[in-house]
Amino acid sequence: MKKGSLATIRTACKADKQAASAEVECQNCGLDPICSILDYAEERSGVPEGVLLRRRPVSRGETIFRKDDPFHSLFAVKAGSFKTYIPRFDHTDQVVGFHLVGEMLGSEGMANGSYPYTARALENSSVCELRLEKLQDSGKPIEELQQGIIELLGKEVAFSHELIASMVHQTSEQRVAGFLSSLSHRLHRRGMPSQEFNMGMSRSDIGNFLGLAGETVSRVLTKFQKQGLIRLKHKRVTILDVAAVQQMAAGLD
Amino acid sequence: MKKGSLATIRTACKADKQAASAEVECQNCGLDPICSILDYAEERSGVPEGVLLRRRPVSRGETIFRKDDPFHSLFAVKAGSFKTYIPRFDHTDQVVGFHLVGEMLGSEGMANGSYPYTARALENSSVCELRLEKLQDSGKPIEELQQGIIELLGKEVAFSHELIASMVHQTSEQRVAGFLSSLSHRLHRRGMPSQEFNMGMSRSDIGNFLGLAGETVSRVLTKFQKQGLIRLKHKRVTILDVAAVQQMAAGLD
DNA sequence: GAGTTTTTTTGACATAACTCAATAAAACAA
DNA sequence: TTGTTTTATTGAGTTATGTCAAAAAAACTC
Repeated sequence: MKKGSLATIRTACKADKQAASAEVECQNCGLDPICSILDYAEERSGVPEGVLLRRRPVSRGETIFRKDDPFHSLFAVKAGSFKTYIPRFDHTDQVVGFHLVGEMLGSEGMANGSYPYTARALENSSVCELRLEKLQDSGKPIEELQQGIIELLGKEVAFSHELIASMVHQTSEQRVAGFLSSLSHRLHRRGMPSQEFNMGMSRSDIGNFLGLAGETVSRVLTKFQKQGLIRLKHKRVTILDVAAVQQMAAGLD
Repeated sequence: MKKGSLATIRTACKADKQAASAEVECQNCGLDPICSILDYAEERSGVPEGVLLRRRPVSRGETIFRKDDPFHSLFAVKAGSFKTYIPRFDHTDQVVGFHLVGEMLGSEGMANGSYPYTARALENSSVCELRLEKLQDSGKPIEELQQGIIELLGKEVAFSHELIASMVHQTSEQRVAGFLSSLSHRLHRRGMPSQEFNMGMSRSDIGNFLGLAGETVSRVLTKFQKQGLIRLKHKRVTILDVAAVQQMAAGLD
């Protein structure tokens, strides 16, 4: 895989003192397929280095885009984590997802031309920003890039369907077990520690996302701990019995 | 908008005696943006007419593709309706969606290379099939088509997120009201009657989709009828108070 | 580090929705 | 049509999860 002018950016920022946790390696990042294409595209499009792809830290509580902002960039979480949510008229936000290290953010904005939700850092984090509007301005053939985006979106759709499918029918225990499994699996995929990790989000964020009361999430986690499935220390979780948690998520318990 | 060699196909089959209900007009069909591109592409790619796009009737109960079949085509529902579901090991299918007249089917298969669910006709229906593999074989530049697909997928993602957002927190009444609203809205968008229409799916299909027991769906529908919001006759619904149903779906009741 | 604010845990109680079951109505087949 | 099968309705009783509230623990702030 050819690496072009972005190589410097892609390896910079190794140790950002503000970032709460370790960074994901580029080769483990969900945006890497697109980055690689961009490396190539940038090299020959004459766009100045760093315009298409930019690294930057994001402090806890900061937003990188808000619902209805015009679409301009794709983001990848390099360190830390984000929640995405839809603010509602009655001030009860609806959490629609969590984005961990190595995961993309903002792809849904491409279709409508504006972001369909707000993205807020759950802890001190850092992101890569891909300014796609600039790329399109450059007028270069972007077929390969489009194919990459199609695949990303397709995966997103498949994931959403699975989420709906499972969510709607599962008990609170299955949902929480599934949530833990999902976090663990996603961290593992990005080469991060996946048995013991930090849950940056609050109990009520989790509950909001899973369609449960925060109190219920708390109760279920406590129960899991009593059953010896997990160990809890504040926001830090250790999954003691991975198989059991997965089984429970699948409804096989 | 230029119309090419497919024009004959696109206007054929006006009256299919097997189809249960009226056909959607091409200009109201969700696939039309892509069809238009194909009209153009087919004309100059030398692919024989009818290879990329094919009309055909589908009888009630028939499937047009099954979970894990290799992806080959996008479909559009021209008449009738379909349900999509994921068969599960314990034979309890999970309904993931309903596809009405004018709506696309199968786009999620593009990313992984195989369909992530089974699609089955709820009534005697007809579909347009777009054989995308053929198009890719033809080796022609497909940038425009890709852009169209990106937009379709993006909309799908946005829709899924909304669905998750709403579904997880709503009461049974809100969900059923939302379901009715959604059917009505989608039919309207395709230029079909949207105040009185047929619900091809069973109560338990609806329940399965909404995460409710079929009995609950039945009870809620009965209640809505008693409140004068709708009139029910078997599978045929008349929405008497559109505003009230929408309000209830939004949780404003 | 002390004080303030936010988050989490835990308990008691209320209730929406599920399950099981029986009847009624439609749909289908001969 | 008649009989058979599937689907829908309705009732009774159970339970999982929500709500409200209070105490405990963490997380910030100065």
